[in-house]
Amino acid sequence: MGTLKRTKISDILSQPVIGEQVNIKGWVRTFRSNRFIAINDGSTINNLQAVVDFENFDEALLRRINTGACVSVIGKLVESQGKGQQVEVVVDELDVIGDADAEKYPLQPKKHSLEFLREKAHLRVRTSTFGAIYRIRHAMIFAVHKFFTEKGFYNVHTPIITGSDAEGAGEMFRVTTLDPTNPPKTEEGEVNYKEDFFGKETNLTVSGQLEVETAALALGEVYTFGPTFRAENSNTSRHLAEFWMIEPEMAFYNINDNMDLAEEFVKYLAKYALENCKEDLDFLNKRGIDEDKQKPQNERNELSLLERLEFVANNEFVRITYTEAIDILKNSKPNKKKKFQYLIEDWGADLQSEHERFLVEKHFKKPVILYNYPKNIKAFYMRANDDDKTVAAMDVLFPGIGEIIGGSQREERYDVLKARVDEMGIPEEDLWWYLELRKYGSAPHSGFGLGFERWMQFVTGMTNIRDVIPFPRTPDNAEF
RNA sequence: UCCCCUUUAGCUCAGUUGGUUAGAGCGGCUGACUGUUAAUCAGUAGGUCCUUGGUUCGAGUCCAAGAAGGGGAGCCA
Repeated sequence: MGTLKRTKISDILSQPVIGEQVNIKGWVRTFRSNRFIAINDGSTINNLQAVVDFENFDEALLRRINTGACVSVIGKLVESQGKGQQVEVVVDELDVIGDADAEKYPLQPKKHSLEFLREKAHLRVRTSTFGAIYRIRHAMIFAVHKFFTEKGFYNVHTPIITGSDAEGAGEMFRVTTLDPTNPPKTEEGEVNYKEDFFGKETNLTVSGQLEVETAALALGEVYTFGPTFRAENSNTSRHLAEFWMIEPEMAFYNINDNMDLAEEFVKYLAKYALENCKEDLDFLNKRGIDEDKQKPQNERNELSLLERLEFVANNEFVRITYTEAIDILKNSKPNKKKKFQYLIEDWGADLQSEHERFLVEKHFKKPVILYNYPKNIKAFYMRANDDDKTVAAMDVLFPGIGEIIGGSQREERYDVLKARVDEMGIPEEDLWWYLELRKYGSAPHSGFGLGFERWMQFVTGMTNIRDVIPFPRTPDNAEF
């Protein structure tokens, strides 16, 4: 093997130097006609074709060029005589770095079902679809930090292990070092968490919001971007037990400023993807169109993936209050014809998926921000409006995904928040520090949470959230 | 957690009213092929029909329970 330094395929394809001697290393996608090796190294969705003259190579070596094998080739970059690619490498040296037994390697040069690939999560990243998803995921992570950095926000790491049970966003995973078969007991016979690692009950976080509020009331504009855990027994295409959430929190923002930021943020991400992930998005766009062709007319997307991204990047979101939404829904055809499973009758009802979908997908046909919800269906920390019936909450609803962002202006008035905490029976000893923020130099502030994987669903067009995170954690599944 | 659907070769699927030896395409293997693009052509191997129990002379097919996967709902991001 020569000593030539390895070049990434993306570099070769973006600035090809015809006649140059190159070394590429990657994984074999197919070996056609005993002559053409399609190699992918993950740097781009595109393969580089290596051309071998089989008379110059040992037959035993060529037999090891199987789909999935890792190879290194050295050769001259030339213009391709074939139609499918601009350039290719005429191979002088060929090495198999890692064999892949063709009889056992599960990925074949053909379309596999997403369900099958989920069971092969350690290998699915070697497919075009998942390679594209991983690369876009990285681009979106970067764009999140870029957006907030450009706006002067500070990233804050909030704790993953939390001692507060009051976040109120769902069931939590317990964190303990106690022996589950023989835990220490109190005199009353209950598990004695005073003897646990932290000297109290602890859980994995369900939200960094409460902690990040402390930073907002000092640094001004901050955000968290971290793992989040929900022990809900949710079995849907848009829920994970472990997911990543982006939670900006801003001092001196009211609910309108908050909605402005949320809209600007997702538009920025959509634009960033369109500008920086073109090849991967083109592939997923085509994939989506092919998928749609398999579906009945009424289940097809009206817009392609790229059109949906363009649409979000370039169109104003609709903003209506909960009350206005109820009026629209009450007078809607499906409500009058009793097509909704849950009919809208009175103000105050929580909106169901079917209602959100109607507003987003049928009535407005664009992203919708609903705000000013009834206070009794929302969390304790949301700021009470003057009408005494609603709170300054807002949800951003997206077609096909539903709620992608949930946020609110926070209650900054100590007395009002204290009364609300008491009213809802939340143990104050867990929240003393959160209440103290309102005692000392309190300020109006707002924030929201964006489910990163839900956003990834929108950007990639993947309909199951388990396909936009490398190793999904869901009820009854923590493989890998 | 609830409702619905699915489970047959490595993968994607077909399998008639319950009937004798369970099929196809792709993939694998063997061979051919020096401009292929999920290469192509010829040949070939490959099955706990998800599991358990039941009905029946006879079950891939019917019934019951369970498991796994998918879709929808709730909860939410």
